[in-house]
Amino acid sequence: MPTVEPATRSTGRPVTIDPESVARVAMELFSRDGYENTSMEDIARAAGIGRKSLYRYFATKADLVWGGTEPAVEASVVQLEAGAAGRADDPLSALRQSVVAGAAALPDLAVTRARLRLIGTHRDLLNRSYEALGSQRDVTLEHLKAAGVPAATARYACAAFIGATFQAWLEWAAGNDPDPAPYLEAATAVVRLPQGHGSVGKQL
Amino acid sequence: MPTVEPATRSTGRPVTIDPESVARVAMELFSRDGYENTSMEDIARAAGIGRKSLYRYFATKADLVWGGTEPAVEASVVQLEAGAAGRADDPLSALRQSVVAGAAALPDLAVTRARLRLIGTHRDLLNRSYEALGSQRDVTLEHLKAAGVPAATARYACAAFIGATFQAWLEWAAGNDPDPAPYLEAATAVVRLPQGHGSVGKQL
DNA sequence: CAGCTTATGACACTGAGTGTCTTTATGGAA
DNA sequence: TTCCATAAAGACACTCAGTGTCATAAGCTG
Repeated sequence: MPTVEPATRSTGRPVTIDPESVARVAMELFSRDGYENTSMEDIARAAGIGRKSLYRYFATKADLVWGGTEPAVEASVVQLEAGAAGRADDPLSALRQSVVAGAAALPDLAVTRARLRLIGTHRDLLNRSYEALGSQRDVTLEHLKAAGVPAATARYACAAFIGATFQAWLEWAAGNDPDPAPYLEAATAVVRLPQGHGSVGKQL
Repeated sequence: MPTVEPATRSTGRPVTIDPESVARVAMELFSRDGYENTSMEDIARAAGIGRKSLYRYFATKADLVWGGTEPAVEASVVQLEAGAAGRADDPLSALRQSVVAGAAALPDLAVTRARLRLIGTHRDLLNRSYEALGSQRDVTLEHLKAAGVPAATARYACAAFIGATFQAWLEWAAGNDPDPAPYLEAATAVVRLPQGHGSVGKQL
């Protein structure tokens, strides 16, 4: 099985393609010529690789855009784990803070904005949101369940939280405000845990 | 422009294709052979029409599945308008009730369940949710704004509401409980309007 | 019947995504 | 150093979704 363990691998032909730079090339073409006017063939040629090789690193065209959002998820996970030990107000506050802090930890907000603007203006990319937000959904749900929120409530709150957060990101990207924090805070404020929320019991 | 005003149209070749029955045929094929194993060509052939004609009524393969969810949206809109004149607790309660009542007004829950099960188990169909829930999003947002909820809050609450509701529908469909109401009620309960909610002013 | 209008479909094309097989490049064993 | 196992890279061919163009069928109105 390829594409696993980039660490302990000393045999076989070495990797020559850098996915990051390929994605960067693709984003440039998308910006210059438009998303739909740029074919996978165009991208492969511009990146100096074969079309099939391109598909080996990016299973779909949308992944060239959405792939760059992984750091945001990872950043929020880091923030979540860091804050998990510390004060645990209530599960949603922790999530809210981790999303905001994760956004602040992103290396280049300009790139993030460009990416989200592209997403926000293309049917295909918007539609990928359900799938693309999967890992964010996973960690969010995990956190809520770990905090003792009943499973069903956790799933609904998770879905609501992800939906509102994505909306916030899109709105921030569409405008020109430098800081996404106010958007994320306002958006996540619409989610609540009804009745027995909090880290009280482990009612499944 | 075709496909408008199905009413006052007395000239030209009459319609012979019934989109409803075509969609029904498609759903049967999807159930029997699987969504990805059924091509648009297969559907056209089974429906006794040309492939291009099929595309005239269903722009995408996913529309053959998602198209059937329109009645649910329309039903909830009817409920919303009916209740709008009556008691207006708060904007979210009205939405909650309209969704539940809309579900109860659906003619055939078994078909709805089959459809949602198909959606819930296919990447492609799940991804279409963003686009497919657009009209539901529109009416929801409209209601909130009409109720005087600040626009930004309304958009976030709307996104959260739609996300939670969709999750509820998927979970109901995956199980065997006859009534979706409890799912919808529990899901929509996680959304709230922070601070100055309610039909007090018309702050834009 | 003539002509207008609209539904249907035949044909051809682009491009996404996939499977198979070949080639290339490296580290390690003989 | 030579050969071999291993894995990256790409060439090739294919399926199918979705689109555009154009021809034809079938009603209605005059």
